[in-house]
Amino acid sequence: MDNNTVIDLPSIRTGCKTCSLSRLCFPDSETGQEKETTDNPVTRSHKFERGEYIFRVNEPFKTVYAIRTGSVKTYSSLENGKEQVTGFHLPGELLGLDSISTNYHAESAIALESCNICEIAFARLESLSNENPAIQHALLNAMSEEIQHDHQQITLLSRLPAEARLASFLISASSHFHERGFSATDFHLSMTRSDIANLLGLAVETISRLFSLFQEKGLLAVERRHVVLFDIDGLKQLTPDYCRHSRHAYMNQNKAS
Amino acid sequence: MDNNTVIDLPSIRTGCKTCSLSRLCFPDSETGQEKETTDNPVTRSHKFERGEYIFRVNEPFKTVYAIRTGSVKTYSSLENGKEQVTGFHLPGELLGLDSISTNYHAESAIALESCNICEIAFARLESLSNENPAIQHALLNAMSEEIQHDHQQITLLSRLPAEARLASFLISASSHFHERGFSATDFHLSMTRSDIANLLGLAVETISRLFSLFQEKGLLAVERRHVVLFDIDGLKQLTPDYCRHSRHAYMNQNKAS
DNA sequence: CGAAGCGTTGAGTGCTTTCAATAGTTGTGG
DNA sequence: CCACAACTATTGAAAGCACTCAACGCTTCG
Repeated sequence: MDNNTVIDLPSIRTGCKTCSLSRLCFPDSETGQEKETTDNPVTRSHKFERGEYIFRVNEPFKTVYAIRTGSVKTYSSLENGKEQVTGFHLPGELLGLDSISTNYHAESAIALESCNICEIAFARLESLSNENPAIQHALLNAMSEEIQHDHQQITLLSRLPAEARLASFLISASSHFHERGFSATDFHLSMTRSDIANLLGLAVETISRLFSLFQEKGLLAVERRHVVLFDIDGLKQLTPDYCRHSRHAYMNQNKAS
Repeated sequence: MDNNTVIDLPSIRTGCKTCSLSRLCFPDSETGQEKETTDNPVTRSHKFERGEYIFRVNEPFKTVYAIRTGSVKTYSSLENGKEQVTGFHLPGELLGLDSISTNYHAESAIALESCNICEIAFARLESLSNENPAIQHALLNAMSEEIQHDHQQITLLSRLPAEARLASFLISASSHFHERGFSATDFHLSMTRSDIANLLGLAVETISRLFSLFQEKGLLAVERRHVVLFDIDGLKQLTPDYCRHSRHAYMNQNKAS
């Protein structure tokens, strides 16, 4: 609708810089950040406001989405009407790849704030992947990262006590923001306590209590969605057996064999 | 080493039938089950005994493995020396795809019993995928399924009480065996109670207690690794808000667009 | 201004864990 | 072939962590 109107260029550059499919929009660049082709024959950018759905569960899967700016929550719906949050997503991430095998979306994606999101027809992406080994590898790479991330989430849910889960979540958020050029110690959470609790497999009240506890310990200051980390090492010490906090630690190793 | 010696043809046929990459070995077949090419220029079959590693964490990732017969446990190692089981794998499944993004194995895979396992060089698989859209789609499909399965595992760990977790595990095992031509109600678990507990995020003792409880309820009979299900519907009623029990419910929808 | 949603804090309950003891099973070496 | 060790599995008792229930302020928005 109202795409290609006012665009926040610096933010977009950050989003495209970390985008798994930057080769699509910047085919000449090795790192995908030199040119500023805001409109592209392959991808179309679209704006979503807070609360708008990018896609819903059970809709036909035809399009892959890449976040350019903003943040997104993905979740699957359970039979009893409740939902299970599977992740929060930041600029550069791809949405919808889990639905390839069924042709229908396995989860819903909803904007947590104003977002610019690129849309790529999956059929087009598949044929482009066939023509271009680098794009194929980038696609496999993105899915591989998602699997690794999910395995870390499984470990978190299976092994860590509540304290370690929230600490791990905050460290992860911190490094994700840092990777995108924002402050690693002072940031705004775009999701509710309820969403965090859902992702971490805890009750809302537990999240509240832990935030208060962390504040008492002097690890951080928090006021509603605004978080300031004072002692990241202290937080890390709360996650003794959970090593890899950054899911993008090995990104962009696209050597084609 | 001792591959291509004595091969259990019926079992192999089952494994290849459900293999995500059956097109590699049976390129002419739509369903991948007519010919019996036991040795193939693309894949090499290899035998692993119980306790042997197919690969270990941090080893260079160069090969994708397809289970032809037997069962495999995958797990990641934590800093404190403990391990997190991420899954049990049966014939037809692919191992190692989560390691594409780092070029090093993110987890270890160990044979739970005697296994015949096919090895495909990933570089070769990538170039074959580029030449053949159907193979590329099969590869994306397999990874998509893995992500969906992981999301179900996350839901299980995040939301379900112990009773529902074990019930869900048994139902899943049952349908997996059934899909491969074995009994859905009478089967042998190749993993220890400890492995099950680890996968489900519970203590070993809890698994034992639940097996005893299920027996008292008349839902099943269990003697060490041998399980006989009497009341699958009864088990399903223990998992009220956890719908999809089969990860292969939508397999083989390989329409290329 | 009132309603709805979000967030915090307290008290009590309960599910699962940990600790502990026992028995069955497997594998190995004398 | 038996004995011993290591692993696997079961069951009981007690403790603890996180949940549910409940009440209350704060913010947002119509």
